[in-house]
Amino acid sequence: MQKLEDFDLVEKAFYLSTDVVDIARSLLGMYLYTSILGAPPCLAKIVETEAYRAPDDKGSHAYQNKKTKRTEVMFRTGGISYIYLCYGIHEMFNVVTGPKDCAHAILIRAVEPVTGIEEIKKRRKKENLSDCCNGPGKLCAALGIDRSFNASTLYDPASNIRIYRKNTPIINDIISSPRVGIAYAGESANLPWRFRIESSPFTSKPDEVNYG
DNA sequence: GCGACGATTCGCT
DNA sequence: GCGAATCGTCGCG
Repeated sequence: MQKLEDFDLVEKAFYLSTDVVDIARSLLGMYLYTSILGAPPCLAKIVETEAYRAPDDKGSHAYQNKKTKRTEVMFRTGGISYIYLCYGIHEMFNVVTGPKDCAHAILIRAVEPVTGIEEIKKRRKKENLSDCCNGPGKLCAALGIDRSFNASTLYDPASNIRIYRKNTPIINDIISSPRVGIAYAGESANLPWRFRIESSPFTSKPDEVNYG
């Protein structure tokens, strides 16, 4: 069992870069921590991310800086969560990055459970651990993340959702490829902004996408 | 108001 | 591989 003392809370400055693609890559190997009332805390290593870069990215909810009730949190200063409901069923967890009015976000697509394993299996009703967090909707269910945690501050030790890094840096084998499920995004669809730790058995489906 | 649809998942064929 | 589930959001009238 790993102890949280072996990790450092990722500082606010990390989220403020305007290079969302670079941050998406850097998040690989960092750790998502959730402490939900009434449940054991969970820690999980981030193994897959996708960058969404408004205003020019047609895949982004904030394409052309379209600001609505839902996307408003994307325009806030980086370092907070953007959580929305997809297909009326699944919650999606994003990390908002960049300075105020820079509507960049990073979708967390897969994580590898580290602690809170039993709670994760219980929430997912799955015994096979590698099928608990290998998708953006799955990991939210597994870690107890829902829209009530939208706009949570990820660098605040008092938040229910936080991001940590290990004290000792690690080298990851990273591959990039087109993002999943954005066929509607035209020429933005093939941008290689999906990042995975190639050797991880905990990344999501599909292995490849093809938008023609 | 109303209708179309989505940064997905699961179960069945 | 395919279709259903399921509802908030958004654009249009």
